Amino acid sequence: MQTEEEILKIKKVKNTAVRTVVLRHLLSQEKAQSLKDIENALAYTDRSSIFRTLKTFEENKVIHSIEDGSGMTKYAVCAKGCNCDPKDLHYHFYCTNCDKTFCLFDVPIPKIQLPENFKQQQANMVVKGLCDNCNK
Amino acid sequence: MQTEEEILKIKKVKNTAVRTVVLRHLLSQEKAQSLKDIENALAYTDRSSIFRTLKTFEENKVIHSIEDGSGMTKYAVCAKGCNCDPKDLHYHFYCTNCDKTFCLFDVPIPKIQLPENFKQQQANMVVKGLCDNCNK
DNA sequence: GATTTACTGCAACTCGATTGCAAAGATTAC
DNA sequence: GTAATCTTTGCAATCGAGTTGCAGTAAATC
Ligand SMILES: [Mn+2]
Ligand SMILES: [Mn+2]
Ligand SMILES: [Zn+2]
Ligand SMILES: [Zn+2]
Repeated sequence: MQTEEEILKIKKVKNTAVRTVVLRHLLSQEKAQSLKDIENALAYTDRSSIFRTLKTFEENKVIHSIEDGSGMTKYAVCAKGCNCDPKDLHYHFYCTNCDKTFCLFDVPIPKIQLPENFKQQQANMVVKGLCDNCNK
Repeated sequence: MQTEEEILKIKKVKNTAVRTVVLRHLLSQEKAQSLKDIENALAYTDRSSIFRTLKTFEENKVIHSIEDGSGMTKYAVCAKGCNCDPKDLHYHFYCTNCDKTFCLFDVPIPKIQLPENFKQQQANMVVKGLCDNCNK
């Protein structure tokens, strides 16, 4: 596992106090985090600073965002070497019981045969159901 | 193509003036519609009535909703025989240029191999890029 | 050290979604 | 048919995630 400093250096994002603590929080979580999640976890960091940090991270491929339909965009740290282009994309799983959203890094997304002349740039693939912990 | 009345009868949803006009509008569009889209198209129908109509339609599988990441949930009429279970799902395509969202009824979603003990109930699969009209 | 640029915190604001409530309409019970 | 009951509708108010303006602070550059 890389440190926050290493990741930011590789992605050419200047290291600041807020950025370090936001990235550290994201790295420490097994599930994708919403702005609200991060705000709650970092009691003394302002929401808009976290918001702008997330935008910066996303623009620089430090993290990727997930629209899981919960009403809040979730964020997760990109895998090492990820460029967020179609070949790097992966499914996400949203548990309808416990509200956790996971990156399914191990399940590849197949190449999707689009209609004539459509061009894929990105994708947001969310499977919804029960996670292992809730499916009992 | 079935009429609004036929669809509502099949799906056991009582026919009302608002429901007929909302469903008619959805049927007339090639792209998925947001609440705002519908509100704009139906100048004399109240937003909250449309909103509740969409909820009723979705509960009764008259329509399905799409979270395309545009910030507004989109709605499209279900295909004949659709039960909105995993086998009936299809990809959606969101054009990042013209903001249109399409149902890709003809492209099947493969069965996704989830981690041990995860259970799929639903899915929201959005491919983003340029539609045929914008990819020139 | 002065100047310029980037980051942060606070408050205000936007806008899609949602709800409470009372009036209007439809259905059912007498 | 009329009264009682349930459903739908319209309006206004509210919620909450996301976003922005601005001024103060910190960092980088000259
Ligand atoms: Mn992910
Ligand atoms: Mn669809
Ligand atoms: Zn769960
Ligand atoms: Zn387009």
